[in-house]
Parts: sequence; C-alpha cells; structure tokens
Amino acid sequence: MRVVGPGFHEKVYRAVQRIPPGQVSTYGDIAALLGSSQVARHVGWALASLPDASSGRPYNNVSVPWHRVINAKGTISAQDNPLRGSEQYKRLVAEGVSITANGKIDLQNLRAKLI
DNA sequence: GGTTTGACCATAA
DNA sequence: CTTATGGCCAAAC
Repeated sequence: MRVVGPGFHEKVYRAVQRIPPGQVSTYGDIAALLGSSQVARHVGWALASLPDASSGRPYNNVSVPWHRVINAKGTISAQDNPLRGSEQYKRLVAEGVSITANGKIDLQNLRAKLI
C-alpha cells in the first residue's frame, strides 16, 4: 500500500504537531510514522511548502511546529533558506533545546518518540 | 495537461 | 571528506 497520496501534507502536519515542545524529531522519523522511512523527502517537501513557516500563516488555522523537525544528523536543514534556518534556531533555543556551538542538537535526549 | 520545485536518508565509491 | 544514486512524488504554477 502506498503511503504517499493525496492529502499527504496534512498527515505530515498532524504528525509534526505531535512533537512535544522542547523536543525535536527528524524527517526520517516523521516519514516512518507515516508508514515508510523512504518518504523523508516528502516530509521535507511538505514542510517546505507550508503557507508561511516563519510568520503567522499556519496550516488550517493551526500552527505547525516545523522548527522541531531537523535532519537525521541533528542539524538544522533549510540549506536553501538560511533565513528559515536562523528562525528555526531561535525557536528551538526559545523552547529550551540545547544546541551545541556546532549547531548540532542532541538527538539522543531530545528526539521525541511519537509512537 | 505538462513543467518546475523542493527543508531528506542511506548507501557506495 | 565529497559526490552520486535510488527511494512511493505531490503540490503549485
């Protein structure tokens, strides 16, 4: 059965909304929640196409904590959008997520378990 | 309808 | 370390 399909974005958003404040998750984890770890790309694309990730234009009138989603290495992605990267960094720090000088996040401790 | 655009992960060389 | 590749494309234009 296919995991990706119409409305895939909505599923991604709901999954992301399950991440508790002060914790983070990875694209791969979200993808696994949706059924397959190989749709990590789609997760990234879904978040990339959020109406307005850094301002006040959430999905379906509900804010999506996209900043709690990082890549598998524990670093902030948004390589093509440094502005979003800094925004993500600020938000994570504001939630109490510790980020090393390298810009790395301790996935061992902060990785949310969304099972 | 086709074309473009994307914030990934694991693996291999 | 870098780069290339494959993996379920879906949404927006």
